[in-house]
Amino acid sequence: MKNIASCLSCNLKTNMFCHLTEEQLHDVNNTRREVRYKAGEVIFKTGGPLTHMICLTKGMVKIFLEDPYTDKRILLSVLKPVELILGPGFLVDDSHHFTTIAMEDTTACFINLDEHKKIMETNIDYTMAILQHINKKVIKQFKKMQCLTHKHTPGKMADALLYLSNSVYQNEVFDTLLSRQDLADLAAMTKETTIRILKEFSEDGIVKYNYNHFEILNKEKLEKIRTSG
Amino acid sequence: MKNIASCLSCNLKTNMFCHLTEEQLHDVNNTRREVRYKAGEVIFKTGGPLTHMICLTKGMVKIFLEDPYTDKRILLSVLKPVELILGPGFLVDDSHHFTTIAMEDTTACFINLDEHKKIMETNIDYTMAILQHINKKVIKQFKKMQCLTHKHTPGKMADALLYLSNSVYQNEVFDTLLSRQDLADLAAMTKETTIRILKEFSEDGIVKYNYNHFEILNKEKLEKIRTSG
DNA sequence: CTATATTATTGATTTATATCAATAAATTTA
DNA sequence: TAAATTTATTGATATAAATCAATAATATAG
Repeated sequence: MKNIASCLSCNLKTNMFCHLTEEQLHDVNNTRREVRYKAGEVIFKTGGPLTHMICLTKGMVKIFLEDPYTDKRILLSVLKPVELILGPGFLVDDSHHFTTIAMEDTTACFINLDEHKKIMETNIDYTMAILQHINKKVIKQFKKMQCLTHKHTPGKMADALLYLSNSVYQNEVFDTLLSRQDLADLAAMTKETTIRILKEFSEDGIVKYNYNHFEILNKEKLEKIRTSG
Repeated sequence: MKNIASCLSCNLKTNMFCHLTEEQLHDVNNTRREVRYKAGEVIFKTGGPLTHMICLTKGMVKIFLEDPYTDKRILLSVLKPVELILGPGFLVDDSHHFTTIAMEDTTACFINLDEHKKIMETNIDYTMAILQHINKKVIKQFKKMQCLTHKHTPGKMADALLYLSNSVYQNEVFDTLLSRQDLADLAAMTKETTIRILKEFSEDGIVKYNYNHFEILNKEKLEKIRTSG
C-alpha cells in the first residue's frame, strides 16, 4: 500500500500492484506493453494462448463465455478501468477461457505471465491479493449461475439491469454501449425477450429508456422482481 | 513432491500437501482434526463461517449451491477422496458459498485456515498448487454455466451422466448414491423431467438403469446429444 | 410385519420463452 | 444524400419443460 504514487505514475492503479516493491513495480513497468483498441476489437479470444494478463487502464470491455459448437454466448461481466484481467487458464492450460472485447476506445497494459509468476514467487502480499481477486470472481460466478439457471426472464433481466446500474455504471441513470443482443447475452435469453421485458418494465414505471439511455425509476421494485424471480 | 510417503502416512494424499516441508506437514498433521460423517450429514453450510478447509479422505460428498430465498439448488459437483475443499470465501468474506453434504460414511480432515495461510506465506509451490486448483475449478464452472444456460434438457442430462461416468465413478457402469432429485439438481431441471429423459435414453438404448444402478451403453451417442444440445 | 413416510414414476395440463417472420429505425457505406 | 447494412421492435406461432395430480414402489418407523 506504500507506493500508491508509483502505481498512479504508471497507470497501474489496481490494489494489486500496490503490494509490489519499487523494484518489482519498475520491472513490471519496463516489460509491460500498452495496447490501444477500438470499439468492437477483440483483446483476448477463447482458446487462444494465455501469455499475458492485462491491466485495463482506459475504456470498458465486455467478457464473454463462448460455446465453440453453437454460437451462443454468455456475457459474464462488463469491466471498467482500473481492473486486472487474468484468466483461469493461468497455471492450468495456458489458454483463454473467455473472450474479451473492447466496448469503446480502450487501453490495456499487457503484463507477461512469466514476469507475473516471478513476482508472485517473491511477494506473498501480491499473491494473496491475486488469490482474493480470483475468489471474489468465483463468488460472483456462483451467484450468476444461480440467477441464470433458476430465475425466469423478468428476474434475470432485473438482475442484469441492477448489475449495470450498481456495479458497472454506478448510477441509476446510464448510457450503455451494450446492444440489445449484449443485454440478452448478459441475462441469458433472446434479444426479442429482452426487448419485451424492457417494455414491460417501462410500462410498469420501473425503468425508462430510449435506445441506449436507461433510467432506473423504481429500484425497490426491480430488486423485488430479481428476488422473486 | 519429495515427501509423498509422509503424505500417505497422514492420509493427506492430495498433490497439494506434497509441496509441504516435513515440518509444515508435521504442523498440519498436529493441528488437523479428523471428523466422521454419516450419509446425509452437512459438513459445510452456505452462509456459515469459513474457518477451515477440508481434505476429504474417505467417502463421497456432494457440493450444492443454495438459494436462500427459494429452495432451489444446483448440484455443482460430486467429490471423492482424496480432494481438498476450500471455498471461495477464503480471503474474501470468510463464509461458505456452497453446502457440502456427505453421501455416505465420510471422513474429513479439517485444516485451520490460519495455519493454511501461514504455510502459503512461506511455501510458494504450495500456494501455486492452491491457485492452480482454484483455476481448474473456475474452468469447470465456466463449462457448467454454459451447459446449464444454453443446452436443452437432453443435453444437460447427457452432460450430467457423462460427468458421473467420466469424472466421478470413472466407469461406464456405476451405482450412485444420488437421488433422482440430486440428478435433477445436477442438470438443473425438475425430477420429473429427469425421469422422463432417462427413460428416453433407455428406450433409445443409450443408457440402461435400475434405480441407482446405471450403465452407459452408447457413450458416443450420449456425447453427441451433449454437444448438439 | 404392518403402517407411515419418503422417493420414484406416469400422465394431463399450463406456461414461459424461443423461434419465425415481417417491419421499422438507426447506422454505415457508397 | 441515398443506398445498403445492421440493429431494434412487434406480432403470431410452436414447443420445451414446468407444474399439478395421482399412483407405485421403496425405505423407515412403530
